[in-house]
Parts: sequence; C-alpha cells; structure tokens
Amino acid sequence: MSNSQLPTIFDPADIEARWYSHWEKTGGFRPERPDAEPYTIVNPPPNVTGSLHIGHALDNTLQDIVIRYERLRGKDALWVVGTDHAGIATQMVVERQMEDRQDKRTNYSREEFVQKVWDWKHESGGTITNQLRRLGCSMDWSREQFTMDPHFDRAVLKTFVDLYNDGLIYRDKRLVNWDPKLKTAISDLEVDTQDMKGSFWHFRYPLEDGVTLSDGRDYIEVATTRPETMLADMAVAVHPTDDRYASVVGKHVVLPITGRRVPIVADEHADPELGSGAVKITPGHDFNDFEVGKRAGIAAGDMLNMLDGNADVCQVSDGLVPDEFIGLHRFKRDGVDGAREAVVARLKVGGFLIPHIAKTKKGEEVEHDAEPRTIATPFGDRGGVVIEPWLTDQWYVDAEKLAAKPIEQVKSGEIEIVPTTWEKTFFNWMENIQPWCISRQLWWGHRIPAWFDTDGNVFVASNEKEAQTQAGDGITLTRDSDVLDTWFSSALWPFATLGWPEENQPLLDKHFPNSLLISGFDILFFWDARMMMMGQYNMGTAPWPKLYLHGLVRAADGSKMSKSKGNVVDPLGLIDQFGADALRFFMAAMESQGRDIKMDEKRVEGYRNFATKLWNATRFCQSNDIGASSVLKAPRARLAANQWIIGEVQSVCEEIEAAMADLRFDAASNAIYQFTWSKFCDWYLELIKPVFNGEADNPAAIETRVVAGWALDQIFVMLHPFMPFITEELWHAQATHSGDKRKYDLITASWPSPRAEISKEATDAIDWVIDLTTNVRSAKNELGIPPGAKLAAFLPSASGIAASTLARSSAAIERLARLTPVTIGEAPEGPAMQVTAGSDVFIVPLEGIIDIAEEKARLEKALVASQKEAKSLEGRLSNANFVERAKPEAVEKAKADFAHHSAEVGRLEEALGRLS
RNA sequence: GGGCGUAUAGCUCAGUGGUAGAGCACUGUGUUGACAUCGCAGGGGCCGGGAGUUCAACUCUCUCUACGCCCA
Repeated sequence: MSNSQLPTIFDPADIEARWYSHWEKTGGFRPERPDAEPYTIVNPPPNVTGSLHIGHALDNTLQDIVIRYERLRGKDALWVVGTDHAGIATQMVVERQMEDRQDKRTNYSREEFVQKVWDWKHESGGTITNQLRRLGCSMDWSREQFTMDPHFDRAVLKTFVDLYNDGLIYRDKRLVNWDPKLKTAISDLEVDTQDMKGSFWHFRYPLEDGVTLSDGRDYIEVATTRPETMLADMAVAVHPTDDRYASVVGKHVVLPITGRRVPIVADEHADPELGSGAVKITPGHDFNDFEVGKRAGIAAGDMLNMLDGNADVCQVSDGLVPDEFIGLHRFKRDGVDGAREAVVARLKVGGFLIPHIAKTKKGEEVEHDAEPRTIATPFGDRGGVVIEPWLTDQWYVDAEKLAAKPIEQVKSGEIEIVPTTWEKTFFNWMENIQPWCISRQLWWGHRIPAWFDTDGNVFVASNEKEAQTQAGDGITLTRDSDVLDTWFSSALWPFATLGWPEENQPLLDKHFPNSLLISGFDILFFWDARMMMMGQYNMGTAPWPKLYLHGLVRAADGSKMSKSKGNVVDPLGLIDQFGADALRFFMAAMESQGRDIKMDEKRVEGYRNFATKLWNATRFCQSNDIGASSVLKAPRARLAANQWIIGEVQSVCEEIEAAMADLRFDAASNAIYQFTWSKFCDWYLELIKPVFNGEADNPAAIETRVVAGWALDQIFVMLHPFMPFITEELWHAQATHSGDKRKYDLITASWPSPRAEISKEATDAIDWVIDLTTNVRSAKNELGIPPGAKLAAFLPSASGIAASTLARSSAAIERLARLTPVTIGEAPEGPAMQVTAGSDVFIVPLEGIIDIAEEKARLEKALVASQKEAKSLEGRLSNANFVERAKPEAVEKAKADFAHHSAEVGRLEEALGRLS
C-alpha cells in the first residue's frame, strides 16, 4: 500500500498559478475540435483601464462555469475575450496622469495625444486581463480582442456608413446632455439623476405696458430652480385651460435685466397646480422648454444659447445679456458666485424677487429669498458635474427603428431573457427609446467618418478618398473631429470579434450567433440591447438566443459597494485569503435568479473548507491505493456500497445537468457540494473502510478501489467548472498515484456518463444501514451513552433486508452503528434500548448502563411525534372530499405515509410495553 | 408619478399546490491514522399582515405594510 503523495495541507495559491499557466500554454482553453458542435460566449469587454472588482468576479465566474461545462461536454467551446477602449474613462486616466506632471492634453496635437494613450494601453492596459486569469477564467487569450484593433475599426466604419446611407444615422441640432467638465455630449443613459437640496425662487415678470391680469396685477409670477437661465428666456407659458391667465395669452412680458420682450404662450407643459401656474421658458437650456419652444414655433437654430462649453455665460444672439454677466460660471463654484447668484441679486434689488415666507418653530414669520426644495438634478456618470442641456449639432442613431426587431424577437421568444422578469423593463425602455446621441467631443476613440466642406455640407464615407469623390475634385474637406460613443463599437462585439465584416470567416460562420450572453442587468440598455440592434442590422439575426442577467454583488449590510463608502470588497484579496476556487464556488452558490448577492466572507471560508475536505478525501483514497480511473462508464460492481455510490453519481450528474440547462448556478453547485460532502465523504468512504481491513487483493477490495477511484474522478469532473484549480490538481495527483496511466488534463476531460444499472436491493440495503446508524447514534446521544461504545444487539424478527444486510455488511454495521454482535432472535430479559431501522426493531440490552425512565421518555417522545403524523394523515384520509377530489397520487401517498406511521406507532408501543 | 423586485430558522438564502430545507451561528459531544479548515447528535420557523380560490396554500389571486431597485 503506497502512501499519499499529496501534501497534508491544501495550499490554493501554489496550485492556482501552476495550473493556469499550464492550461494557457498547452491550449487547454481552446482545444481543436473542428467537428464538434460550437458553444460560444463573448465576454463583456471590461474597460482597458479597469481592475477586477467583485462584479467582474461574479460575471466571469458564471461565464467560466458555463464554458468549462460545455467544454467538458465535448463542445467546441469558445469564450471570446478582450477589452474596451472606453473612450471617456481612458482619456480621463491619461489626462489625469498628465495633470500630475503639470502637463495637459492641449499641449499636444491630437495625434500625439492619441499616441500617448496607446503607450499607456501597452504599458498598463493588462491589469484586468491578468486578474481574470487569477480567477481561473478559461478564455481564448490567443485571440484577445480590443475595440480599437484595426479590424474593429473597419467594422465600426462599415456600420456607421451603412447606417448613414440607410438614413438610420443623421446629424441634428437639438439639446444634448452636455458635460461641462469633460466638454462632451453624453447619451441619456450616461446621466444619473440625483435628488439634491436646492432652492425655488419666485419672480415678477412685468407685463408689457398697460396689460393686466383679470385680478388687476400688472405682472406674472414665475418660479424657477434655475434663475440664471432667465437671461435666455424666450417665453412664459401658462396652461391653456388656466382662467387666471386666459386674457393675457398672446400678450408679452418684458424681462428684467435683459429687457427682452417675450410672449405669453399657452402650453400644456405649464402645471396650474405648481407655484403660480406660470413658467418661464428657456428653450436653449431645458429639455421641457425646448419642446415648448418648438410648439410655440421657435426653430432650434433660433433658440438662445447663453452658455459656452464650460457652462460660463456668453453673449446671446440678440445681444441682450449685460456685460457684467459675461464670463460668469452658471452657478456658484469653488466658493465663487456665478450667474445664478448675480441674477437673483439683481432681481432682488430691482424689486422683482417675491420672498418666501417661512415660519420658525416659535411661529414667527421670516423672509427668505427662496423656498427650499428637493431638485432632481442630472449628473454626468463620468465627470460627476451637473449636466447642462445644451444646443449643439451631434450625430444620432435612429434607435426607434433599430429597436423594432429586437422587441419582436424577445416577444416571440427568439431571444429569451433569463430571468423573464427583465422583459418588462426591456420593453419599457425599448418601446420609449429616444434617438441615441453617438458623437463625443473627445480625442480617444473611433473618429467619425464624416467630412465637411467649407459650406458645412457633410460627406460620409469609409475613407477620405471616397468622401472626396463624393464631394468632387477641388473641394476642401475637413474631417469631423468627434469620436463615437464607446458603446457604438462594443455593440458590434459578438461578430466583429469573430472577423466581421471580412469575407470568408470560418470562425464567424461557426460561432455567430453566439450561444448565450451573460451580463449584469446594469448594462442591459448600454450594451445588451444595442448588441441586439446591431446584430440584427449587420447580421440579420439576433446575436444570441439567450440573455442571462445577473444581479449586483452588495456589501454584507446590503448596501451598494462604492469607493466613497469605503465598503468595497476586493476579489483578489478574497482569492489570496481563501483561494479562487472558494470565491468562485461562493459566487455560483449564491447566484439564484433575480436576486442580488450579499457578500458573506464566512461563506467563502466555508467553500474553502469544502475544498480542503475534498483534498483530504483524496489523501485518504490514495492511502488506500485508490487511484485514477481509466473508464468513463461506471465500473461493474457487486458490493452494495459500490452500487449505491454509482447510483448516487448518476443522480447527482442528472441533477447538475438539469440545473445547468436552466442556468440555475445555485442548484448545480449545491448538488455537487451535497454529493461530495454528505454522500461520498460522510457515508461512502466510511462504508468502504472495513473493506480495506482484510487482505489488500481480496476481490471486494479490488472492486472497491476501482469504484471509489471512478467516483472520485466523476466528482473532479462535475466540480471542475466550479472549482477548476483544486480539481485539476487532484486529477493529476490521482493519475500520478496510479502510475501516470492518464496523461490528459481535466479541463478537456469528458463529462460523466455512468449508464449503470443499479439494483434496488443494493440501494435499499445501504439506506437501511444509514437509517440504523443514524438511529443508534441519536439514541445513544439522548441516553448519554458514549458514542464509541460497541453494543450487542438482538433482532427478534428480521426483515429480508435486515437478514441479507447483516450477513453481507456486518463489518460496516459494526464500524458505523457500533452494534456487535447482532443476534437474530429474542433478547434476554432486562433493561434495553430499542432502535429501529426501516421496519426492523433492534433490542440493545443495557443492563447497568441505562436508566429505564430515560429510555421510556425517549420512546414516548418518538411515539407522540409518530402519533401526531398518523392522526393528521388519518384525518385527511377520512375526509371524503380529499379522497374523491385529490389527485390519485396524493391519495396513494397519504395512504402509504399513514401505513408507515401507524406501523411506527405499533413498534414504539410494543417497545414501551417491553420496558414496563 | 410609472414599472419591477423582495419579505421563509439568530444571520445569509433555496424551495414545491399535499403542513418546510441548506450554509453559517448556537447547544451537547468526540468513537486511536483522510480531514478540528473535522466528526456525531440536537435546539430553533402559526413561511410579513388580511381576504379569496381550492378537498388542500409557504406555494395561485387580490389587498395592505415594510424594504430595495429602475425609469420619469
């Protein structure tokens, strides 16, 4: 008998690094399987500036589980990986580094700056990809992608030009979300609205000479949270049905400060219930006002714009902003008053401010300039400053048209969203989708393929030469300086990574559409929905048939993790502490559909313990000369324990397959966990220990070594998707132990396929031994008998199972139930404890050890419980409605349960009778 | 304002139309070589409140309450 070659202590760090580089070097992530069925997942490309956070850990663990599972099942599994150039984020990182060196972007030409970003990417862009490796992700690194790769560039250009030619991309002047810090437009999705404490000011706008309201007042009261924009007011709106103002609709007010004469218009936007019912209209700096302005007949080009790209006041086209305001920031910044404060001050001095009267706690009235109010304020998600609605020319995608087909596909089930609860959210957004602003005023990104002549005519083409051809010879062209929204290029990820738009791309032919997309719900609109649109537009089909959305990983207290809160859990720290396998298993076990995951380090620790348990089980096997198996099919077995474990392997395998088919990661991981620990370690290994007490080469020991080795191997395979490192290590340790008869890696092994016929007699026998053992242990515990005590037992009348099992498995019964010898026959008179197993009642004489009163109490407790069950079932069965209307199976089950409990009651009563 | 989700053991969470499970925590205990990162045994829940459908509801429907998220 050889000893275990495994170290006593399981050290994850050592084996993780070793196996990952081995897999990568030997091509384990993408074995050659030209004839196999494809299985394809594309990884949501992390920002090239990113580092692995806990959300990545969840997202990528789930994907790796799926891809490893499908690889083991023999598919041509491809997991596409790469990074996103992340326009704004990356440009910000490089600019910040320049700032640290007292340098800035504008010290360089565009080309020089872009080169610096590339330099940064080559130097520091690999952080996250190395961290994904530490997590064990089996991606195809040999084809690592980047959204600014030359072939990606071609895909982006072609998509833009095609969409433009089809009228689905257009240039428009309208209000955009302008980030005055980053000085670029952003899309609606990149705006975070937050409730902020602010003020609500009330002003008098004087009516034009002589005009009065019906109550005689010669002014209209308007209220606003943004007084500074009154410098660009172009109207006052009242509700069409508001009688207070009916007489002045069509008349004018003369604005204080600018003296501009603006009309009073009727528009449903004005809410009669809010404030005075009249609102100032600034079409150039408010989305609602923009629409009111359009309805009032003001063209976008004529709308007044009083702010520059920094959101500092500039002169408007009618020249009416007084000089003293020019150059002020829109509002107070860094302690310096802005246009807002200046406007309020001027209006107050001029008597146009209507003070807000508040009552103190003592009931005294106090005057304030403004009413305190909570304001939903838009912030840029990257820049973090308040967004300014700003009138500019930008490029837009007609998202409404592109959304039509994906909506249909989700409705028809052509695309399945898991869990389905997200469908409503998806439809809600897609059915109300707004034009997508895709141009960004940045330097880093895909430059828009549009050229302008000196008259502002635009020519869209995939290169300058074609644009020139369109424009004609001799026309001077200037390329649009803007770049595209990062999400425009990542929307092409499922096919651009596979070779589109080049011709003859076997990889693309085979792996598009992909098989599944896994993403967090937070990028459902940013990315998933746009891939659907672009997949349909470019490829004529959905990019994948199934979309799995998982939740967020939250801090232990349920709050969102954020750097500012300081509650961020670093996945790499958890890997260092517990191992990647434990972290991965945690993610899988906690991933139930439709729920966020709360961080729980104790649980990660528990899965590290699970890995240790498996490690030690393998050490035990090796010490008994149990080695690697060489067959896929279950070995032939005669021993009941061996047949039983084969049957259990088969059923856990089916359980995992069913769970994986439904993407129930929790169910799959729990199944293999329970099987490994509770079935294999706790029972099977204990049951087979006695087999190895005899001669090493007796037939029972030989059979058991083969079966145990096989079962352990099946555990490695089934657990591998969840815990790739330890399983690969143990797989090879087992192979080494049996003299290297198996040279291939677990990562490309085959999924179990037991196909065994298991006799019911064998499984019944083991279930009976387990029942007996559990009952003996429990009785001893309650009676205070030392667990190690070996006791003689009598079985007055033995069932068939009892007789045969006692004959064949007396060693296991001695070891586990600690009953020896067991005599079939009447027990001698005297104090004894009664223990059942199935329908058998064992009598264990305990002269001098046992307190009869205690044993009686124990049996009575059990009797009461059994009687209660029996009575409840009897009640149900005596209910005619139940017997007639319930499903026949339910009635049958109730009858069987009743019979079982009645018999139990009988046995217990008999046992009690013996004691009195 | 609109939409969605969640409320089950002390904690974190599964769950099925036939009266409940896991992990951790807790209590007691430790059977001479796989494992104390362990073993064995045990306690603990009128499954958020109310109403309805049903022979039967934690499970389906409605409603209320609380919490969370998204959109406006």
